[in-house]
Amino acid sequence: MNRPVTPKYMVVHDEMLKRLKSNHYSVGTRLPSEESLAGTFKVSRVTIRKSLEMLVDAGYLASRQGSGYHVDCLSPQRETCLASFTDAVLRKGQVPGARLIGIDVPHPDPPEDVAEVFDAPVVRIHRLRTVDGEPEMLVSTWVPTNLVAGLAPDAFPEFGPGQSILRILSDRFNLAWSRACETVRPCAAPEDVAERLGIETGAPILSLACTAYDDLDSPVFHDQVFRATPIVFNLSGSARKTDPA
Amino acid sequence: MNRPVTPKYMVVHDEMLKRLKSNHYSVGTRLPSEESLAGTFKVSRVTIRKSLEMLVDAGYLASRQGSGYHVDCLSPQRETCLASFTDAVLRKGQVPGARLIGIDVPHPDPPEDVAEVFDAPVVRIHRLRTVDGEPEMLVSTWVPTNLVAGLAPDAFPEFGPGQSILRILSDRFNLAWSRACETVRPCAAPEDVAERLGIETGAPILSLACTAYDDLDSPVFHDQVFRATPIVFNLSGSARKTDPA
DNA sequence: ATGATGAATCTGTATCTACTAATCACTTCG
DNA sequence: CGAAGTGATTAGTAGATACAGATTCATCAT
Repeated sequence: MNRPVTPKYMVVHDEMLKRLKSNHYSVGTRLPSEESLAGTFKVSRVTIRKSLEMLVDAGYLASRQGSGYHVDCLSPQRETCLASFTDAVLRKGQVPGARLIGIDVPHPDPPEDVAEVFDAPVVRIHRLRTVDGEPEMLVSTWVPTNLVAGLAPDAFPEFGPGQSILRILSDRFNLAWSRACETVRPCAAPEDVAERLGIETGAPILSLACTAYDDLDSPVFHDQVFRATPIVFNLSGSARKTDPA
Repeated sequence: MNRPVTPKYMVVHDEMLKRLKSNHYSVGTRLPSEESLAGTFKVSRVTIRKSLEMLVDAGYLASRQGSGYHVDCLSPQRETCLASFTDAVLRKGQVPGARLIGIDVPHPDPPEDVAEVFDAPVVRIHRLRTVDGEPEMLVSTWVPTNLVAGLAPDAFPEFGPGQSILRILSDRFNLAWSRACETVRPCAAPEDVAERLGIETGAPILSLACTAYDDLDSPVFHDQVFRATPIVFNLSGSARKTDPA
């Protein structure tokens, strides 16, 4: 009868994240102290710490001994396939778009590298992502057919926050991943890709392939992306001198 | 008089990491339980947990409730500029090399994007990294001259583990970074680069630029890399369904 | 005004404790 | 022999507590 109980630290984490995103605390300001938050959430300081540490790790907060927690960044930047393109564009103050090129349910003949990953029949969602209306990248998302029963074009709005494929897979189809492997390789733009991106055929572009797996190491989805524009990563590492692994 | 005291959890973390790397525990095996480790290290279970959680986050260990901690991977893969190329190649069972092309102390005329980053005069270390003797990538490392006093070519062995630039900067010059920003862009191989990499001029390749900063946000070093081969990332994320940020 | 002092505040580290929930190995019974 | 059940082991969550170390700020003396 009991649903899986959400741990308290997760409840606090989610609530704090919601507050951050809704500007309850704005960038640069100081958060209430751990003690104080412990009081308002009616949990121990240990629990509050765990929640805040998660937000620090994720890049939202920064903490300094003696000073407190400060809001660092509302949307920490991690421009991998698994970070939402939609969110990344929105936080630059630009308008993301997603033109649906086609959905194949199931796709009759997936390319070899996709077929290698999935045993089962797969669906392909083919979209052109835009920034301020300009084409930015061409994305093919492959998902096992049985994981996205009832998939239809109307699941893919061309505008608004709902266009994020990650959000769609997560909210609509309950898909969760725990591990992923992403490959970035250089390539010359094939004619059809170049045309869609509005660049010259043969121009150097990036080709990204990303496969995400669930807890049991079953592939959940595979993304294939062509883009001409650079990818930016922000890395934070322990400032320790040892272990350059 | 007191040196900064290393916290216990860090001592345990380092010791466990050393044991992992030296094959004291081998891949796939189970670690002693938290309780047991707490006993051997003479610390509380909470402290042990903190250390092990760090190793889990870093990708070395995996834990399952009721089952224990298992050794997952001896060198979690993160092929960014800030991960050691040397280590990455070594763990694939191949032989990394580093042919020193030149050192300019100081470099008379750094390109604009480098000059933008650093106020002070900079050194350039120009190297060709190889795998099993074959050229793999062309690297220019830029460091402020004052941070690497006494830099000489003999600091850069062409073979062996000491060739890692990260290790050299860290061990020899005590350089530490806490934050970095890396950009990956597609480009067509210029003639001189193509020649060194043994590919055709104009072939699509990857151009990486990476700047690392210290605690005070001062730039510590800047890497510029040309490579024709793909980059692979392994990403692990909370398998939660929410927050596709 | 300015600088030094010290108290208050706040995070960092560490321990002990208690209970829950998943897993595993062993025993028992059909 | 095999399956079900049971108890021991182990990580996960959560709390109370204590003290150390960094920061901030008000206060006081110069």
